[in-house]
Amino acid sequence: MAIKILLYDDNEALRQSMETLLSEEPDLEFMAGIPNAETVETDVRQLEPDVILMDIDMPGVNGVEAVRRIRKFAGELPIIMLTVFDDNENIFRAICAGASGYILKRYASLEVPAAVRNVLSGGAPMTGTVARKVLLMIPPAHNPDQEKTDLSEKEISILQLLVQGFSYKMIAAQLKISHDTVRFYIKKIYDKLHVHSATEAVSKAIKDGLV
Amino acid sequence: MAIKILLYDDNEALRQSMETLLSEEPDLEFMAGIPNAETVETDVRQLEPDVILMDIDMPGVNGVEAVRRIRKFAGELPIIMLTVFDDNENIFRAICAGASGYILKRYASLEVPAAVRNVLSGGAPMTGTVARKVLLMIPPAHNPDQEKTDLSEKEISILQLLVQGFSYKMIAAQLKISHDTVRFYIKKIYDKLHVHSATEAVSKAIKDGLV
DNA sequence: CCGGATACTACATGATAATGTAGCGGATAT
DNA sequence: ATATCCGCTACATTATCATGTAGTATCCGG
Repeated sequence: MAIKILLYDDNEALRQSMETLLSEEPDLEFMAGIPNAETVETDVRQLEPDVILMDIDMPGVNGVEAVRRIRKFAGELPIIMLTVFDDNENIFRAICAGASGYILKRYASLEVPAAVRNVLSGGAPMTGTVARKVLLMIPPAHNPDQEKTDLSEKEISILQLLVQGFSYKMIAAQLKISHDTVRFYIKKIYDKLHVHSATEAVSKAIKDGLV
Repeated sequence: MAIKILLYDDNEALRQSMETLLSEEPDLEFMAGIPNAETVETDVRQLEPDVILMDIDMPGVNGVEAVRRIRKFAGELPIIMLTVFDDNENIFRAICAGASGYILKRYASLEVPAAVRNVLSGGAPMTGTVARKVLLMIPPAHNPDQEKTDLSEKEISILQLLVQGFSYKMIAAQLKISHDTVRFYIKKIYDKLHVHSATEAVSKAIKDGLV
């Protein structure tokens, strides 16, 4: 049974060329090309595609928002972005919304058929330059830390509560230890983290991934 | 001129099979297969490969560490990880270290030649399942927030200082405003963020990407 | 059995934070 | 022009925090 593909794009010419492209692949079936994502929920529920190709720049509901809506009721349905935008901002938003792949239109005819098959086998098809940018999105925050601030188990649990905004009193009640013991541990935490206030400790804890 | 490829892998059989594989590609040249990364700096400087294929599990210096070392003097040199590990931990570390691609060994014979060409054209070749995991690494923090906690410019600058562990006094001095004005703004920030302490505010600010 | 390391509790003190109320000047609008 | 809002300042009160010093109990190895 052929792979059923649903396309969202406001460009008439592109919809037609994608239909032509996909009709040449015997294992792929072009279901429909829809020019806007206003009714994306009902579209998808009725048509039940195997893969969705999604443009970003569309009037009304844009492609990223459409992905977000689909993800609310179809968490696993593969959605491949198909767009001219290759800036970090759009790539990042699309991925955060839940896109499963990202192909640039100028490589569409070359890459889309393979991308559709790839995404169904558990992959995440991306045009080369996009993939490169995605890799660069990974480390920016997590790169410069030194990792080895070893806090004891108890210290970490206290730090976690602190991060959640608990006062010393509340922490003491929660952990069933004395108010002063909380102070004692927090002092040790400050020493190990080289900070002198709760806000600094929380900041460091989150940024260094200690919680 | 053929693309010169340098391989690091402690497995003799794999080195040979990669040599065989690459020798069948006229545009690719297998330079050498090195069983450990102890001398990676001098190796790379002397051999000047166009692309490096890097195993992770090697005695002595592991592949991730080797990538880190190479990145110190060759920031752009393409390095493709070639490993059996497909766990998030290894993938994440490799990417943070500066890997340009990530191929699983069981798909090596299929994917390596294309991956080499791809990486040189600015791509980031990854085995499908790896790419999928990379996408999932992107959103975890930035996903669930609603983005619309609109703080004024001044409120944000105060919040930033608060995150850095500044006291009210220090913020007042830094921004050249009154101590009480700082209080005034922080109160407003608390209202908008629905919190009642500095630690909560800092936590929310970082997690919601307000700073 | 002792000295010491650990884990926890206790008390004290000065500083800082949290929250409320209120006054003032400038900008806006009606 | 006057009422109102906004940015900023001010003062007051109570709670909470940061830090230091010190005491108790338990466990461990010598």
